[in-house]
Amino acid sequence: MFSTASNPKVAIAAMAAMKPQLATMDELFSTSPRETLEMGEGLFWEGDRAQHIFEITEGVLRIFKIIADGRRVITGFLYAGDMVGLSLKNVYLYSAEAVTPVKVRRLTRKAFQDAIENSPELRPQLFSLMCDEMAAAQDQMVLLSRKSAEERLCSFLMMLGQRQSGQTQMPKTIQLAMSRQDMADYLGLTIETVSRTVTKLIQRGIITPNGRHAFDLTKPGKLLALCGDGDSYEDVGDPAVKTRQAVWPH
Amino acid sequence: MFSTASNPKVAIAAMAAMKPQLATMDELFSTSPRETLEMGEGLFWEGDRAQHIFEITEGVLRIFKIIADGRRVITGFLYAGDMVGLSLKNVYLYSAEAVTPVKVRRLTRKAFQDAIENSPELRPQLFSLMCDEMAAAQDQMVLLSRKSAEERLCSFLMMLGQRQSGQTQMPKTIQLAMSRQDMADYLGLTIETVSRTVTKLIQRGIITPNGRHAFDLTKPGKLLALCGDGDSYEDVGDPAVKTRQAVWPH
DNA sequence: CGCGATCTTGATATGCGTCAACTGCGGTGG
DNA sequence: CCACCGCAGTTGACGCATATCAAGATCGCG
Repeated sequence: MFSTASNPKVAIAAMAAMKPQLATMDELFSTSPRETLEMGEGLFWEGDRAQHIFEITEGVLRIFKIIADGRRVITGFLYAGDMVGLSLKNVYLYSAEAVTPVKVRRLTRKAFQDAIENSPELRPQLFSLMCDEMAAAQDQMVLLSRKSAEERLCSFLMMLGQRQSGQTQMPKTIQLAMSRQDMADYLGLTIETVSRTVTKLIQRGIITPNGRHAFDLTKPGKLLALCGDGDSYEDVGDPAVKTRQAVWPH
Repeated sequence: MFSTASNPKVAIAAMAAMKPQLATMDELFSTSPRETLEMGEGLFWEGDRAQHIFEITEGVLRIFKIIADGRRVITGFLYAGDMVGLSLKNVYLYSAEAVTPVKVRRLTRKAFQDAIENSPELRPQLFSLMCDEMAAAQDQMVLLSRKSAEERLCSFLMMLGQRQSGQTQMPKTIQLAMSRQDMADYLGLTIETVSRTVTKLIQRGIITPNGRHAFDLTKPGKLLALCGDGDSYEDVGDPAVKTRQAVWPH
């Protein structure tokens, strides 16, 4: 249902019809000035009046909640092309901070709403983004619910790898934009457990450190097998791994 | 942004304009026959070709994924008025089964898509539902990431209570439609831990069993305090805490 | 009344959290 | 240019919450 945002047919159809309407989310934000955030700077806070929608054009953002005793739960990382601030509440339901230097463009909620309502091209794209976000949230629930520390970390590295390679094969180097503490808060672990688990993967030769914030993938097949995403025939796992790649091109 | 699904103004405006278009999701499905599912029966499975969208008119559905070693993660429970099957993938990303006897109505994806595209009344309602689902998913991530067994169970009971009372005050009895195993798979615990934690709450007089699948709320205030959702008067942080309460009408 | 399914309770194991010390790197100032 | 400082990350020792394994207990149903 609904064409996906990445489907080029959407844009082509719009051009053919010579519509003056906006055809991509990026165009929608194109009239807004870019704003920059320094590393660690906040974009908005949970509970703030939600007046704007933001499009990230560069960098990495973390969105998180703080609970009772002050602990932080990072519910997601957002990258160039993602939007943040979508909600129908009058306040933001989470906080957003720059992990790296970030560039964003903003639109008022009203302007955004009007554009969406008036553009049959944009609506499916928004729907698509929301569905992807929902699917990611469910995968994260599986991770937090049942995966071991090792499975969590491997899943996370795979996710980063896939993002960096743009859906093609795994890159040979994975860049980590975030700190160990960020990883811990995203994976539902402590910083110590993340550190120990990384060390174990290195000792097993599955990844090799490449500076403090990057790893080389020395055994990508093993990494995938350790994700705990099933279809594994237990210890063996290599042919099964291929199957999954075919079935879930994600 | 966008009126919420529960905002009566939407329907009133539509009537005033005498539009022939569908004004509520329920009307959208009203031409489809009701289908019934027995307790435990499946509606669709993860990986099935996703051909339909379903509206639940009665009963409770669980949606879940099965991972590697056969363990099950329930990512949500759905109730009358909810829709299930929304996605832009060609296959369902999770399975759906009846927890209680369930009645549903179905629409093909195409019919649903067309209706949404043609109805300015329906679109904000769909958007609203998706936003609520996203907010619930994030709350669940917080629960799974950082809450103790007791906090998880109390949060779950509060959620059930709020649903049953229709956003008003807590009801004095909470009905559990699901088994302990379902609760465990939803809360990221084992059935034994759920059972023990329930027993502890009973012994502390916070809840009182009322049959095997219902509890009376003897100390609703205590239950709320044990959710771990902050706003606790704990030891420190009082000014900050008050601020947060004001900001989160939740 | 008895059988199976669901739930509870108990004993033990373990993975991860906690607390604490240490390491190494990068920046800063003398 | 080097010495120092501070922070991010690592490593180690230990404890605890929850999982696991194993009996019972209770409920519903034939």
